[in-house]
Amino acid sequence: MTTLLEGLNPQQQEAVQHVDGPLLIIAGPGSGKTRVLVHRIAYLVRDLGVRPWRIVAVTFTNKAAREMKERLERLMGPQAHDLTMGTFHATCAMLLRREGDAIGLDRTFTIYDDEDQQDVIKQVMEELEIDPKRYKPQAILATISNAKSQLLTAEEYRLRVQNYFEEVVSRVYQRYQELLDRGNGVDFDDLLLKTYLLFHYHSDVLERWQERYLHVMVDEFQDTNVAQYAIARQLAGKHRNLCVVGDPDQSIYSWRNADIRNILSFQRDFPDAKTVNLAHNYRSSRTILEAASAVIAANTQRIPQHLTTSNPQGTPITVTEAYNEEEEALFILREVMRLAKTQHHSYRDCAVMYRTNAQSRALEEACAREAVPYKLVGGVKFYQRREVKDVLAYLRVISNPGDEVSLARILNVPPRGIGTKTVDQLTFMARARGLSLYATLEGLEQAHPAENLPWTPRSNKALTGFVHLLQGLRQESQRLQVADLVEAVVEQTGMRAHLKADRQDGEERLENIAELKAAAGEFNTLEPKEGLATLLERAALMSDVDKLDEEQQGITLITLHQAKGLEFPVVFIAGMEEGLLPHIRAIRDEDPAQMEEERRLCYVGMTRAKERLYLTHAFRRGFGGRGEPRIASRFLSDLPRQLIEAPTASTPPPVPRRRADLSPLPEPANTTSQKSPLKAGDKVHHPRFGEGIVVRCIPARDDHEVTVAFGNGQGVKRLLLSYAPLTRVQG
DNA sequence: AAAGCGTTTATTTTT
DNA sequence: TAAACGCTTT
Repeated sequence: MTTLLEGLNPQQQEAVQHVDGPLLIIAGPGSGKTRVLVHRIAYLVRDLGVRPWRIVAVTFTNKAAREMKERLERLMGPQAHDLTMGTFHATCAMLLRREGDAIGLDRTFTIYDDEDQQDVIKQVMEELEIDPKRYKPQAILATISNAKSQLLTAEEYRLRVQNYFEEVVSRVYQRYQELLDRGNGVDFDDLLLKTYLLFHYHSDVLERWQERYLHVMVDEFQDTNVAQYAIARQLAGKHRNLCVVGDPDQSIYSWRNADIRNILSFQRDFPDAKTVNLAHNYRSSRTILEAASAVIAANTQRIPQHLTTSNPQGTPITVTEAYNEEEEALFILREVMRLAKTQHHSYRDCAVMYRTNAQSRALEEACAREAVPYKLVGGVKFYQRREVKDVLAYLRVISNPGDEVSLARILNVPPRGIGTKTVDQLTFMARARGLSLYATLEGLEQAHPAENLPWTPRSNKALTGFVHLLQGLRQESQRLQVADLVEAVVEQTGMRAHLKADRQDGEERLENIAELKAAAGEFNTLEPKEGLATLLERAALMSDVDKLDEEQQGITLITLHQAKGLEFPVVFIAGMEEGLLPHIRAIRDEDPAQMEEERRLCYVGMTRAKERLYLTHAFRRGFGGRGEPRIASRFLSDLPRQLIEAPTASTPPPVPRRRADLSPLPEPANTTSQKSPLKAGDKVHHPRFGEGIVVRCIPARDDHEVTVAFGNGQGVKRLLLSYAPLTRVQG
């Protein structure tokens, strides 16, 4: 039997072997943190005889949990399945399904996503006659979410109201929670808050779970919020074996109420905690690590960390300016193709990271044009697509008829003649009778035909038809496998027919539904009821990174946030510009804390790279209307000069290839000097703007700025000669 | 009731 | 820019 300590450095070994009492592991990027966690668990089980079901490990994504389990399975066999492993949200969902009735939560509870929450908030605001223009539903929701993340219930929040806005929030929070509770629904924050409350008010339940979990581990601790840390403390309350792993420099989720102070709190709450510092990097080249360290070093609110590596120096970092986002994308793809051809890299080695999802578009389009396969992480999330959500809403109502958000969503989907007026009447009727919407609907069947109904007989027929539909489906859900239930929903509700009739994108939507059905198929082995519940939970808690498939060929397009925890041989960070990274918001708010988080985000991105790192920015970026001139990111100026490859012009198309690395000093002269500069009066052609006349051409930096008056109402544009695809035409 | 139109308005990151 | 909203028309 191989020892589990083999191949670990002294600090890593220390972390693995410290199993008695609290432990704080500060783990720099690429320091083998996952390895330590995996070996620590295996050590507990294999060498110390701890039963796997007595260990809980909380990860940041489901993917991380899955991968860790797979690695553990290799080390300790099938008993790895008995470990409790998942995100805080998934773990809490599990706890609440099992123990929820102690706090009045039925096990069929529905998990509301962001969109559902917004719906409820809007509904509440309408009811309370709060002007959504004056108080943005989003802002209110964010405030409620923040309160919940700090374990403040509606009642507790009410007592702390400081100003009028909070007063408004308080009222909305109160009613919002009433609606959720009544419909047996929970939002993301409730998964945490309610778990905390469950343990807080039911010591018998807490004691059972405290007793069970001998060891509690929390990964990505720097990105946990107050509620999550509180739950971890509750679970570890008996045996006090709480191990948290984190890196303050990689804390990038404060906007999601993550509280970096948790690390300080931990040291306060567990003064006897041992601290292990993992500062040796096994991932990145020396160049990449030095560059990243230089960027993060500019943060003032941090404890200086010195990271080391024994990796080779590697290749210099490439910093490139492109004319606009299209050419930025093109440059990246040309580079990817070049690496694939000449540097034994495959597409799946490469990732392009960016600050905002909107940036993926130019990249996607370029991939399509250049025929480079790609894997897009995020964007419009699969489970959030309208048609998918519609089917899911049916499934939710089938599983939990109290789910009024979903019920309201599907009442008239596909259109069946139940309009807003009828819905309003129905809601009113339900409230008057003190019944749920579903119960009210069911009541219509027995209604005497002579009874005075507030709508037309036609509407009534539509409503009773709808109830019958739901009743039928609920019946069938008892015996159908989940995938077949999806099929039944799509068929019987008329969604299929409706989508088929849609010539615009009906086909694509049907494909999405087919994909949902395939996803449901995974749970066909379960009991119908169980399978349905599992599918719904998966749909609510599945993130996009979770689906990222390393094996699949293609480059990865991903936001910097989602890239946390991943690594790639080749990384491009696109949009290294003021206003994007750092984001405009951090600049505008003049909040140093926000700016430091932007810098950490940049650091996280850079440290994902193993061998090659490219930082690109555009001279202009099409953001609303025409492209605005852009300034290179301040983070670029923190890069040590000697780590950057001397800039060469990249002018696609045609692409003047970087000279081979034979000559150590690329000539300072760039392509521009080879082109004969244009002069005023020349007729030129631009692939997008068409024909134009050069107004002037002046040297700018080591380039030429050409001013061209284009025809066709395109106007006068200033272009950089080395980037703009201008061709001279005779005339 | 539903589709179509024009206007507005806000632009991050996501379990 | 494009999405989302609110208004009008059919």
